[in-house]
Amino acid sequence: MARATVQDVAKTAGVSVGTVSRVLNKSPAVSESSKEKVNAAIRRLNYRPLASARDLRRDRTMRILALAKNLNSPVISEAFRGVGDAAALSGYVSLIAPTAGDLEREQQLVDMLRNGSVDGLIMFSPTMPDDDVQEMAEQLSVVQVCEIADSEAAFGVSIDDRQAAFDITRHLIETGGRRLAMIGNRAARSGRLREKGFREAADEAGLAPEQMLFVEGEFDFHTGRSLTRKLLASAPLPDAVFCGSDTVAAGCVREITDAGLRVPDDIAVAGFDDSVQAEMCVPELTTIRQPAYEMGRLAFEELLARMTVPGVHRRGRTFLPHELVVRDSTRK
Amino acid sequence: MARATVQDVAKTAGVSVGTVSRVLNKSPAVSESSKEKVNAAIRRLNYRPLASARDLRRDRTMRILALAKNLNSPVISEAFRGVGDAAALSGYVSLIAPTAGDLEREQQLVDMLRNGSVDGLIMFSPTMPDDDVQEMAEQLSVVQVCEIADSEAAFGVSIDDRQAAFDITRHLIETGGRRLAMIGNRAARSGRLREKGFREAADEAGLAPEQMLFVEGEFDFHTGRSLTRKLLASAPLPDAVFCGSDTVAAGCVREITDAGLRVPDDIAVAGFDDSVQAEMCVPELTTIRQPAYEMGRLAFEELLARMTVPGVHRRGRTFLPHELVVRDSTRK
DNA sequence: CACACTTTTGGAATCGATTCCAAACATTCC
DNA sequence: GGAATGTTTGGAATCGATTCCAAAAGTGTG
Repeated sequence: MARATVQDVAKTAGVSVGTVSRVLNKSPAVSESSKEKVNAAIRRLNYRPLASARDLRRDRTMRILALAKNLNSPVISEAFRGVGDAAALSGYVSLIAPTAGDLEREQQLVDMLRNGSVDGLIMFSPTMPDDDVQEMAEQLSVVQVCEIADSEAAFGVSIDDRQAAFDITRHLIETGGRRLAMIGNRAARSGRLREKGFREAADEAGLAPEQMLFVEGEFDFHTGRSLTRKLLASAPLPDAVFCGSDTVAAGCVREITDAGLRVPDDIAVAGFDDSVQAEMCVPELTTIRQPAYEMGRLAFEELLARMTVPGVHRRGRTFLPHELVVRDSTRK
Repeated sequence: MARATVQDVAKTAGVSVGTVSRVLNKSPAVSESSKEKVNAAIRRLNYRPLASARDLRRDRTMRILALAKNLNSPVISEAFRGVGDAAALSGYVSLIAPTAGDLEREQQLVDMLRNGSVDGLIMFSPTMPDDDVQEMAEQLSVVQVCEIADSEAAFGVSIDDRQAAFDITRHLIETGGRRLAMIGNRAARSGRLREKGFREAADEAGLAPEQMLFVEGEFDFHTGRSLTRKLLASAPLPDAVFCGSDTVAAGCVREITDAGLRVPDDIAVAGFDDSVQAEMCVPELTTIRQPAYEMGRLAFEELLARMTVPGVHRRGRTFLPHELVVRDSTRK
């Protein structure tokens, strides 16, 4: 049994295709009686308008796509929830796809915007170079969230990563940190900004730059452990470590503990993101909370403006406030 | 500047639309010279075929959609990676959307299959009733993964949850567990199966059913803690707890430790999934490893068969082998 | 009952890419 | 040279829903 079309419905209901379409689109110019006939026919044939035909004619899909390196990150999945809720309110369906940091796959997904498979794009963690993102965002309906290039022209929604790193580093110093270390990730935009904030805070406190340790790698648990092992091999030992994510911080705490040292008494540790890992860790982690859901919501609003008012290419970034969450991993 | 169409490309290249289309689809019946002219025109106009027009004519989209309650679960995100890799090999783009356990949202997403927005659907954790899933899967290109109804007719790819729970419970008994408890989740299909395996193993070992504790709730860290608090209020205390997920198990271990008891000496704890949390936990968790990536790959293969050979509605489930991973949380 | 007006309807044109058919063109071989 | 064959091309028809225009049906008024 092949798919039913408007034509079939029209024939069964004894009206014209125009009338069927008007019923489908809730046009007011339809009499009660034909509305009923059409609805009956639709039910009888189990009819569903074909998306591609409708999209072609309407020149929009009411779908948006979000891209992220991976979907595991609690900040991203929470932000995407915000995107989804906001999108639903405006009648949009939101989908997401992981790029796995693969440029080719990312391109293929971005092509879905270019070829009209979706109306808009939200980028959480682009793999392509900053300039490409920037250029794309200038001519297409694209909004960046979380990971945004450190440039004047860049735009999107995020917290102020530099300031957040500055704040938490200062907290480490205020609680007695003198020999600071950071586990970062220069491959990520936000990672570079966090390193910047970290160095600025240390600088402001008059700590000697050559005394500071910095190691980097991916933001996962095992990386956190192995990079911490490196830190523990240096002498004198650091007394406070700022990690670029809670997961890394959990690895860091674990490695320190396994080495027979105590957190925070011997070494204080701070994370980033306030994910559930921060609470699972023993001791619980001091970290930075991002208003992820709200970031997602705002990102969709921005995207909606770009999609519906063509040519609206509002410049500028929206910074949302972060929050320093102090827990036992830095409380001596 | 409006979007360029095949017509525009044809005009610019000085050929017919037929030829342009043939170049786009790499038909061999095109001369070198027109191929070059067309490609030059495409570049000059920055032309991209419109997806909706193509999809309409071809009657397929080369896109599939996966649905899950949430994207955070490590098993789901790993399985989806398998889906994505397999899909890419066959030229399909795979997208995913969270339903948040909301029936209406799930319906809306399932409609994307019904209205031809995508060619196939992969369901990780359906919210709709089993019968609806079953009916849908019988007439549409749908494959279930991970969470599959416990019925003869059900089909899809997963591990044998009942057997896995049986195995890990027997391990708890073999390592000295006599007063068993389980933290489960009857709302999930796999949760019900795991409870079944748990009870069967206890039964086989001759443990008195009225001695066994069972509490249930969502599979998250805080639920794990509060449900464990309930268990610790009972007397005599359980000496082994099987948790339906690693995250819950982490909460369980934490609560036990905070109460001044030791894991595994006083109470052994086992998890499920072998997610990164199992290794983050102290002590590290005994758990069940699922071949999630492979499950995703196979699920796509199955879906592909359903999509391309219409009417192929292969019954039956594919069970993949699980693995008991023993770590310190049960090693006395 | 004729007129002006509004409401409702039918149906052709449209969106943009693909595909089929017939025609044009090129090549080979006797 | 011309028949026979193969290669390449143009262009109309097609996919299915929407929308516009003109026509038909309905309503109210004097």
